[in-house]
Amino acid sequence: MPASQQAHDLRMTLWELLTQHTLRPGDRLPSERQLLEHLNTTRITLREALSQLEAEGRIYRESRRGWFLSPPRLRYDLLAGLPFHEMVESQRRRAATELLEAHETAASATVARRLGMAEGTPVYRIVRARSIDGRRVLYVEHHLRVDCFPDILAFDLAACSLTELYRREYAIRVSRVSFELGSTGLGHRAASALHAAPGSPVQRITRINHDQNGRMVDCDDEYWRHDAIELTLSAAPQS
Amino acid sequence: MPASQQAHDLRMTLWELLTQHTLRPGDRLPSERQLLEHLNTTRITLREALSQLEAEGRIYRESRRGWFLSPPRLRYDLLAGLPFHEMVESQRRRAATELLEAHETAASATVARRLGMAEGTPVYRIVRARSIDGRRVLYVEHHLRVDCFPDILAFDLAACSLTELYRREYAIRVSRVSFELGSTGLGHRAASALHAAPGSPVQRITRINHDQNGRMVDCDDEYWRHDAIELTLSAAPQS
DNA sequence: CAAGCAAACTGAACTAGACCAAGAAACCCT
DNA sequence: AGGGTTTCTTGGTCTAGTTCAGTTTGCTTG
Repeated sequence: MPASQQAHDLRMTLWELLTQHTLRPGDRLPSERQLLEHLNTTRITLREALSQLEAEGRIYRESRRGWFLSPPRLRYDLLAGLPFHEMVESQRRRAATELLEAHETAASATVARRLGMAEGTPVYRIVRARSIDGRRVLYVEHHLRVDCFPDILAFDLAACSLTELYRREYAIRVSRVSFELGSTGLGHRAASALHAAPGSPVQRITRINHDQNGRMVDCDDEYWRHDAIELTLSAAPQS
Repeated sequence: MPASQQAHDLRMTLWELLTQHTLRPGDRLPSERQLLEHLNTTRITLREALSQLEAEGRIYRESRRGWFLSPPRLRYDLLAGLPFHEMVESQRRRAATELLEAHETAASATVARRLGMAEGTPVYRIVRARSIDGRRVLYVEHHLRVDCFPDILAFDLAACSLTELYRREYAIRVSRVSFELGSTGLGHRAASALHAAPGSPVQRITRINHDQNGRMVDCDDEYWRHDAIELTLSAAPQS
């Protein structure tokens, strides 16, 4: 039997072991050492197989806490413009937001380029971690133009959607969005916020919001646990 | 020094070693055993570090052939509606397409659902592998409605864009597209077409094309090497 | 000179352990 | 009952090798 066949077998055996084990989405898997007792292999090989299941999005891990069965992916319609909490709850899941940072700072070169301003111009920086059904799945860094949203830091930024605030308190509607999407590895700041191992695969979504006058008003960098979402989108192509 | 620090150090040391080594994008790295001579660690640890650089998209591997420095990502505008070859060449890269399969078959449940037909209805199945600058980066499976595109298999499907064929030969314009995006692991069919290890991280793009009458005419599943692309998109949100 | 074959190299996969530090749980004392 | 401390479990990382199979390369032969 070729070696790669064995790896494939191990993955299948492991998967059967897990699914027949009457595990439900979000449940913790037995410990690596316990799994070994049923699998006749070594820890490193087992971890390799677990990592592959992780890459496929069937299981995930929380750093030093264990492996878990992945819940179904959240469907995220990029153009629906739905706030996070509404999007999550419309799919019968429970949403939560935690505020990690909120202060004024100087725009980095990247942020400045995106917002069409000079490097070092003051911006509001808001960093949040968001959960679905108690699991941290999203780490977001927002950067807002200070001149568009004066004193926005005074509001309750954990409870309320930013776009909602824009509309209600500042009469700014997001009328155009630009996205950049890609998959990379987690930086260790985002990793620790998501209880994930640094370098684990992540879906990055960078977003720039334009208001009704075409002005770029804010941008954000979203890092999603890659097994937690499926992006959807429907539109007319330009050509 | 904590263990994770060492892992991080190794990654940095390795990265410095590579960049100062005057490697250019697409170049092959020294063999794992050669790298070990400079790094004072073991093979497994080294491979762990290489895998992390791979997850970040800085290097990639071709199965049993070695590790390579990643070229810059191709920017893929989802709504531009540009054929692959034009998109690639407009970014001064060289495009190539290889036809892997082209035949009539029965629609699977998934394909049937997407195209709004009954399972088992005949469809054309076209499978292609596409390269940028000689590197296989994309594996695509197309499924076309037979009634929309009779005898399309007679055309040269490697040389020509499908949407171009639709328009020129069948007077069908793609006037609406629906996407589903996510990141998963490579299945071993796609993996071997891309010379990649099965289970390596991949950006999946599923696309359903609608014609000018709103009819779903074809769908495709694209599997991109995750370090090869950055998706972009600009549109007005619906709310 | 070209084609075919064999050897060397290289990544893929695996074995069989070990130590450490972060979490979780149990425990104890106040 | 509550808060803090200790203990135990668990994942994270590492050592030091081996075996196997696909690629590449170079040599030989017709």
